Amino acid sequence: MDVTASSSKNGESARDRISRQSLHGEILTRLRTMIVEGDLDPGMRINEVQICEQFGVSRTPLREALRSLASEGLVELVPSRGAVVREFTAKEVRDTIVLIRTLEQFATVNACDLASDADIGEIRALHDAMEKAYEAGDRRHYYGLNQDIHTRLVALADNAALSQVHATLQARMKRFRYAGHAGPENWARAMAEHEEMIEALEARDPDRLSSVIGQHLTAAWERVADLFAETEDGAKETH
Amino acid sequence: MDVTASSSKNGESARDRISRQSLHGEILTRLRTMIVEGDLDPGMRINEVQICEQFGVSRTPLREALRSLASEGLVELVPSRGAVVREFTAKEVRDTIVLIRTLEQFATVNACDLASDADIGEIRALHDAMEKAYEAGDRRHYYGLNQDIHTRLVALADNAALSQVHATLQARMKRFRYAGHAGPENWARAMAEHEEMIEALEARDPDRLSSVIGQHLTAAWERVADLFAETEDGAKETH
DNA sequence: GTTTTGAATTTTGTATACAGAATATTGATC
DNA sequence: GATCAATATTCTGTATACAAAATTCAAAAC
Repeated sequence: MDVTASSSKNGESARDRISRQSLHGEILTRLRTMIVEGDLDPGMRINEVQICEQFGVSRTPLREALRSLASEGLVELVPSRGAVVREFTAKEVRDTIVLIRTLEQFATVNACDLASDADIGEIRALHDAMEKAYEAGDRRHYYGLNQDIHTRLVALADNAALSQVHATLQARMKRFRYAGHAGPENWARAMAEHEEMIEALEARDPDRLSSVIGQHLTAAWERVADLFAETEDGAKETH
Repeated sequence: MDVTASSSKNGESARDRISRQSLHGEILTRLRTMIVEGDLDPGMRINEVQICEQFGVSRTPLREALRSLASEGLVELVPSRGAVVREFTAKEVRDTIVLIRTLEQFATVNACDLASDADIGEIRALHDAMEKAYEAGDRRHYYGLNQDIHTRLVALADNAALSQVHATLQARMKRFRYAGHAGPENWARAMAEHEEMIEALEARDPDRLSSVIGQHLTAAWERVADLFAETEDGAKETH
């Protein structure tokens, strides 16, 4: 989501100047990452002063960031009780993934039409890098590239509102989908689906691409659904 | 979007207690309305102290509300220059309406499946009320009911993420779509399209409903596109 | 032993204060 | 008269202060 980083080697200060967000923006990015990557557990109350000390800032910009996160659907604001890391029910996760599926399928129509060969080449490069990460067993790197590919695919549709909504929903689901590639066979299947995706894109076949994405995200939900079932069992276990 | 108001006559204080949001929430609602209804012109800088005095609050909750509005895409935050009422290009409006169309068409599938007769009856009642408003020439009332109908239709799909995204996008477009019913013939056409929509819903025919919604929102864009063309001419005129 | 009540503590919600950046204004120079 | 520079003012960004609500903890009542 952050596209400010450039590849310039020197000019450190100049680049910093440009990318230097307001404190509020900086906190927003960091908190979002913490929630989305699972550093903060769902249902956990966010203690403002604690986070403030951790970040070395005052409560004002932190609270502003929390409001933004609430609008993004990553935290819930309970009156007089502050911010709570949002919990998602299985249904909410399913509904959100289905919505993401719809958005990506919508994107395919324009994407196949508008994408330049260079655009597709870049996505193919990401895909090949992802395959390498897969073979190396580097899940974190794999998953980062995986999200990038979906984001880039949607970006090809050249619809800013679509991209923004997609990014927000994808952030909400990041935690789950990461866990959704848990078992080796799940991971292998997801990889195979991606291979098909990239081929359909290279063929500029929107119907096929849409169909593959449909399968990919339906399967994604199934993988996550297993996870929810397991979690419930686990919860019972700990009683 | 605000569903807290009830129709109780007495018990004023109790109801107020319940619906009493935080200042931040109150300001957010009021500012959103002001932007969405066109009281604040796009491109206009929002002077914090001025709004604070107008609302009788301090800058802290106002700034929190502005952050939320930025996440909703209604204002833009320019570093060191504060909040600006967001301007939309013709392309952004078109892309957003097309996205809304996609979301509503997606909703129809589950809506026709899940909706109870009572649900559909309620929407029919809204539609009839809207027709009365149309015949009475009450554009504001008509338009409020119009939005309600679309919101309720999407709600029938029983997908919270979908409803939230749809509401956000609809809010962004409210100003334009209101203006989009300008001429009598535009208004009549929009009304006719809605009549077809409600019939397709009552027939629980998702394909027909989807098709009608597609036409309705494509036409909506065309009406708004005319508006953009006019505005451009008008801008030239005033030079 | 459990429940309840009430003070002590923590935490949130809002207002205010202050520093730095942006904008407006005034005066000087060409 | 126009343009530029320097100062004054305004406005934003952040920190801090204070009040009210919630939570905790302990003691008392059952």
